[in-house]
Order: sequence, then structure tokens, then C-alpha cells
Amino acid sequence: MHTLDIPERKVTKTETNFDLLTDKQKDLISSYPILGKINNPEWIKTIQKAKSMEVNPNTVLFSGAAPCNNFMLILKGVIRIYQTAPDGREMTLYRVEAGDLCILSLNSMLQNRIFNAIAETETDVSALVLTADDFKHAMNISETFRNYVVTTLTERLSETMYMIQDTAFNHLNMRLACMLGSLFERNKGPVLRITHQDLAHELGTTREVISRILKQFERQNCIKLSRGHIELASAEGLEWFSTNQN
Amino acid sequence: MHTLDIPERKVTKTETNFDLLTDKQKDLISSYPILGKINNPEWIKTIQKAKSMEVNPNTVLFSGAAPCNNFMLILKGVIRIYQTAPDGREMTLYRVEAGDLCILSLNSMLQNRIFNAIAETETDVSALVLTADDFKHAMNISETFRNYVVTTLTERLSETMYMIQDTAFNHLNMRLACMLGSLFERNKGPVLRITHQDLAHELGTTREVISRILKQFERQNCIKLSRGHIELASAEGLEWFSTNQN
DNA sequence: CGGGTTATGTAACATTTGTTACATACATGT
DNA sequence: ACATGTATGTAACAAATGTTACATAACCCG
Repeated sequence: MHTLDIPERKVTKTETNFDLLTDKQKDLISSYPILGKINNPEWIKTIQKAKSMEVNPNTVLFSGAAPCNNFMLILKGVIRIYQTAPDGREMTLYRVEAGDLCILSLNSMLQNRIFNAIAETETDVSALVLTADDFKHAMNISETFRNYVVTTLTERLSETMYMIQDTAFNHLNMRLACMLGSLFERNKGPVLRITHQDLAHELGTTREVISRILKQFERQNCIKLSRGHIELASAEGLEWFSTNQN
Repeated sequence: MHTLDIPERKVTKTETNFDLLTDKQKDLISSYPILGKINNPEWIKTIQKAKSMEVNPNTVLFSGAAPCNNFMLILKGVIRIYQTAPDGREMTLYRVEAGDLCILSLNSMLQNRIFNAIAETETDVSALVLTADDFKHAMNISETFRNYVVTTLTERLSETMYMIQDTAFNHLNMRLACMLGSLFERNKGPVLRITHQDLAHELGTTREVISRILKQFERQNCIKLSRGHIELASAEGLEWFSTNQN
């Protein structure tokens, strides 16, 4: 199959000569194993042109109001993408971390269409920023990059559709149990550091509702509640709530 | 900018010699103005290899159970993509029509991951079917095709995210009013042919709930109800319901 | 015309979620 | 210890949505 990416296939990761690489390239390799392997000189030139960006936590990168005409490759940190309601409720759509592409920006880049969501850093974030033209150029010259973009888009789409099903068909106690389940899984240790309000903002509901359901879980000895913390008491019990509708 | 698609840029639509084109190419041109213009010989060869497919209405093209390893270019007809709940409720995610790509199949093609939704024809559908390899080949050789795929994915993603906001934050009467609004807009004439059950399946709720809200709209003289039909009585009234959370 | 099928109407009720309005508890800095 | 801010607890209520259980009406076909 004909492609312009042929060179990169001849090089395996172990053959890469790190001494010849710039810092940007090294950062890319450590955060994006797949993209880091691209050896195409045009691609490397594009990466060299990219601007490095460092952002503090709790900074709004873009929202519906201010469209974004750059493409970001996240090297470090976490960005939360969420929507808001007039009454103050919020709902997390997804997070972008190192190794993820910020595909939201594709909207404004490709069609100058604003997208009604907010992207806000949760931690210190460092990223490489490509201009719209450089992004398009990269798409043309590297099959690997193309695949990465399309795969990321496709994954995000299927996660988002799953989310619709979840919000439309599942009750909050089930959704909350699932969320706690995956938070505990990722968490080292059985004690989670999160507030009820934070959970409410994840699921698009209010603090009082979350408190009520958490109390229900505690009465069933699934968890133990304390200020700012939730401790797992019975993974099986929580599992039951996340599979059974009540 | 370097690309393998250079030839197509030299040809405008009016220069196309229709006599030299095969039926498949003509179908493509009429359904996909953008893709139809691609003049790249490799692309044309790929289209020639594609199988034509004709499907009857109400046929399930694929579901979570049976992944799909082909890529479809829809030439005619409408496909509805929806999700189901154990209790029999359904919810339409979106529709694919002539000129749209069936990006759902990308999931199974690119990552062999099943996606929990059902694609069902609503009308007679004709489509061109590419194998996974031919799809990948087409992505490599045509910038136009690539852009079309990425743009379609991006659009779908932003529509889907809007849908999450809608289901999570808006009440059913508002959502139904909006849905009726856009149905009336697309409809020729003020009389819509649709059942309450159909509307319930669009929005992910039950027939009784839809009937109740429609009756409310009728009492406000926004619409007139009769078996199988809904007549628009006051677009302004309906507009009011679709903007105010009442 | 009659009988079966499909669509709608509707009331009463159950459940889930959201809202209001506080009370209480914990944490932090001085 | 005290003041202040933040987090949680909770009850009572309101609203939205889902469920049950029929009744009635329109349509279709033989």
C-alpha cells in the first residue's frame, strides 16, 4: 500500500538515537509512544515549529465563547471538558490527558463552528501547539498521525454515545455506583479524595442528590463517608448497585 | 503542500466528462458532490472495486452483536442509529442519509471494538461498500476523502455532545417541542405524519409521557392531534415551549 | 358491516430527581 | 480557643417522569 510514511516503519523504538533528538521530540516520545516513533523529516520539522505551552491549573483553555484555532498535543496534565446548565449544574463529558489529542479544537479548526463546552485544566498542563495549517500538513504527510487522529475521534464518539445511553436510561444511584467503582479502581488505596459537589459535577446533578445516594450506599455498608473522603468498604456491594437498577 | 491528491484540483465540476464515468461514479457524484469530484485514478479504481448494496426498509444492518467490517457510502435512503434499553425504550442517536458516511462502522473496523447501538434502514437504501483495506487505502491516497471522514466524525461528535447536554439538562416538554419544531421545518406542509410511539422512540421515553405532553401543547393551541398526524397550529406557541423551561 | 389491529386518551399512582432551608461538623489560620 | 469558610446531613416538599390499567377511537380488511 502506497504511503508517504514509509521511513518510519524501518525504525523500531530501540533503534532511536536519543542524542540526536530535541527536547520536544523526547517529550513526544514519552507521552505518545505511537507518535514519537514517527521518523518522517517533514513531521519532525513540524514538531520543531510547534510552540510549547505551559498552563496553570483551573485555567479555561477555551469555551463556546472563544473558539480555538490551534491543535494541542498534551504532554503532561489533565484537562476536563464539561458542559454547564443555566442553573449552575455541570456535567463532565471527558478528560484529555497526556497521550490524548484535544479533538474538540477540530471543530473550530475545520469548520469554524463553535462548540458549546468548556475545557479547563485540572492540573499543571504542558502541551505542544500546532497551527491549523501545520495540523493539516501533518495529516497529509503521516499515515501514523492520521490514524491516531481518526482512532481518537472514533473512540471518543463511541464513549460519548455510551454516555447518552447511560444518562437517558440509567438511574442516578447506578450511575454514581459505576463512577465510584471506576474511581476506586484507578485510585491507589481504598480512600478516595473527592467531595460530593465534585461528584455532582461529574454526573450533571446537584450536591444534595449525591449526598442522599451516598448515604444510601453507606447504610448498605458499601462505603464510609467522611469530610472530603470516601472509603471503600465493600467492592461487591458497590458492584451490586452498579449492575442492578436499585 | 505535498499531497497525492494534486490531480483532482485541476479539474472543476463542469469539466468532468460524464460519458467516461461508470454508473458507480455517477451515483457518487450525485450523492456526494465533494467525493464525486475526486479524480485520482487510484480512488476511481477503489470505487470500481466497491460492491453495490441494496437493502429493504426495516432491515438491521448491524448491532452490538454483529460487528461490521465494511465501510459504507450511502447513495440513497435513510438509516437510523439508535440504542435500546432493557425495558423496551429506545432512543435515536442520529440518522445517516445520502452523502453521509456511516462512521459507526469505523469502530469495529479500526479497533475491532463492538459498539452498542443498532443501525436499521428506514427506507430502501442503496450504498457502496468498501472493505476495511480499501477504506484504509482510500484514506492514504485522497486528501479530500480524508477531510471528509474527519469532518464527518467531528460533526457527529459535536452533535452527540450537544445531545448529552440536551438529555441531561432539558425537560421533556422542551425537548419534544424542539423535535416537533425541526420536524415541521423539514416537513412540506403543516401536517406531520408520525405516531406518539415514534416520538417516544426518538427521545428515549414512553408513549404515555409523549401523549401527555402533546395534549398539553394542544390545549395551548400549538398543535392539533389526530390519529397518526400532528398539525401545526401555532409555530410561535411551539417556539415558546422549545425555549422556555416550563 | 363486523372484527381485529393499532393509535390515542386519561386518571391514578409510584418513583426518581430536584429544591429549599437549615443544622451540624470539620478544617484552617490566628 | 475562636472565627471563618467549606463540606456534609437531612427533612419536607415540589416537580418531572415512569407505570398501570383501562377506555375509546380510527383504520384496515375481508
